[in-house]
Amino acid sequence: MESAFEIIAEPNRRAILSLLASSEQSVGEIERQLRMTQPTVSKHLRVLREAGFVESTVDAQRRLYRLKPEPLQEVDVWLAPFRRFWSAHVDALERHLDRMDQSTPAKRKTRRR
Amino acid sequence: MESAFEIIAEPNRRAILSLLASSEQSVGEIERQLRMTQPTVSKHLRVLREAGFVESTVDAQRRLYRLKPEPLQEVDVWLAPFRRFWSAHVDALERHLDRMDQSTPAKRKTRRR
DNA sequence: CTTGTATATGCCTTGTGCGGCATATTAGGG
DNA sequence: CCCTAATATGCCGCACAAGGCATATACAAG
Repeated sequence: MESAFEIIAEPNRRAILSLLASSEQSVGEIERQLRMTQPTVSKHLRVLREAGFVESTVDAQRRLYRLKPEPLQEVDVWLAPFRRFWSAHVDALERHLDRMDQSTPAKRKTRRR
Repeated sequence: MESAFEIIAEPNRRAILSLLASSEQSVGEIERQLRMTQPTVSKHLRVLREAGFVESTVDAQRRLYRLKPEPLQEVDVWLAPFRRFWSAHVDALERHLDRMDQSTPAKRKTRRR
């Protein structure tokens, strides 16, 4: 499980990352907001930390986790060559995203019919 | 294996997508360039097709595969919120990418041409 | 030192993705 | 028709990630 792509393949990990995108969080806060068990959160955070997606600092008994950008940038870099390609097919995406509309785990999109 | 993220977690599939980014290819061409066995290529193409990453047209006994943009755009959309975040940490990426230097998905680093 | 809170880790089970290999299918040519 | 090229599919075994649950560690406070 070394590559950044494998790391973000896991939905719960993506949810954690999205959470941290707004601000740093403790394990317990993540646990509550995403309704995962504590060991599960800790394990995912370990994976994320070892892959360089997050770092933590100690605050008494808590650990505060925050994002580190590099691995996600790496994904972004890989994605770059494809962008020029899909400039042609613009409109198709919105239909596509509408159609699935289950996109991000912890995020409810306002779905208009 | 429904999400776009799981699909691109597989290195061989990323390699195939990168190949197709330049131009459409037949199964045999992919097989040769990426040095994978034919069933492996076909299976990955099946996964990619069912997930909407590629489409194929028939050319005699060949199938020509080409990219479809939507699923990758979906990844791009998920990535968007993080971009504003990493504008702060610019320089760190290059050091990071240097350090791993396994960039291109092809298995062999020996560049035969 | 004991207790309580926050987090990490270890073990076990289950599910599933991936490759290898053999074989089926489809299409064209002689 | 039969043969061959190109691609797809089925079956099998293996590796491994993910969650559940129990427990260990860390730190604070009384």
